Amino acid sequence: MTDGKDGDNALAFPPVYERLSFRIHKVNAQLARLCNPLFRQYGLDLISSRILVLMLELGPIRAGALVEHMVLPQSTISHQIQRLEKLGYLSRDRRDSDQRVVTVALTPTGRLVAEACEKLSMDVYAMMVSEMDPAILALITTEFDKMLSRLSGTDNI
Amino acid sequence: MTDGKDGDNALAFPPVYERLSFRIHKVNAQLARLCNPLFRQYGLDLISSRILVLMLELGPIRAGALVEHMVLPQSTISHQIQRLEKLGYLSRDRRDSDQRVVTVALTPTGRLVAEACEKLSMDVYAMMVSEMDPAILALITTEFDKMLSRLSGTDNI
DNA sequence: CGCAGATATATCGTAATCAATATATATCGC
DNA sequence: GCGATATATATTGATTACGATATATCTGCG
Repeated sequence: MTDGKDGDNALAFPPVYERLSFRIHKVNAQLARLCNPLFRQYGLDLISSRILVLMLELGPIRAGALVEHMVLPQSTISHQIQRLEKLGYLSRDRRDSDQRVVTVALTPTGRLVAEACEKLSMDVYAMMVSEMDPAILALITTEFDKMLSRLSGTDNI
Repeated sequence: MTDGKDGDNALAFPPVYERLSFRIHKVNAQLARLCNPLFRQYGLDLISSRILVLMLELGPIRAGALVEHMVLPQSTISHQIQRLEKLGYLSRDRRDSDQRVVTVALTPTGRLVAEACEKLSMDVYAMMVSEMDPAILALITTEFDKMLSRLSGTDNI
């Protein structure tokens, strides 16, 4: 108890560096370390590239929907949209039926960039999940959905 | 079919929002959304609290070792250390045997804060992995180690 | 209709992040 | 021992993230 070494461990959970939450952080951070240099040629990073690729697959989308998909603060998404617009990768439109709502859509250039990012990210993803049993990958993916809903279900602890 | 490069398995991987890498991002972001408000009372967030808790469990540690553990840029860790020192949570010492090396250690206050953060994070962790079969949790944890080493093994693609 | 509250996004101020570079110290080759 | 290179951390400048708040629009209720 006096030192942080192995000692008596009355804790129900393993130390941080062994917890899944910490490993999630590490894998995510390593993904950013690998991907950010790849995307920088387009003025992007891992996060902004994901927004583009998401739009490539989901089509025109409300700004608020992007907030939900990305699980990032609304102000952060608003800034991301501004930057991507400034880069010429997407366009903003106020919805006629509700002037509060902003819908963003890829520009032709944005689509090209998104496709390039998609390819790059798939290379990294392939490296990540290569050698992994597809059944296990599916299992993990399912479990992550459950984790996310458990964490999101109650907005407090 | 439209391009010969990928041939018939052009969509060998699912769309971003279904990929494990994206779900990792979402769970991590949701963890930050939940934890940041909890740690703010100590002037911390999810990342800085993890550094403290890590030090609680690993004891005094080199700055460079923190970089490896956290998988964050060296300059980011350097700044984190500065901030945590300014908050009075840790102290810096140049190692006698090698004056380049900085070793950081928790102060008594830092230890208390780290213990408080440990408790808070465990509550969130419990919510995250509750209802998950321990065997599955162990399996996923193992797979994450493998993923990390695959992503770290080669420094480029 | 008109106003209170709700909703969607934008902006603001502060602080953190990142990549690049600088500084300081150590180690190796000769 | 001495210069060249390597290693460990700090600093710098620009960008980005975050939380709080503001703005604009809509909805419901009297």
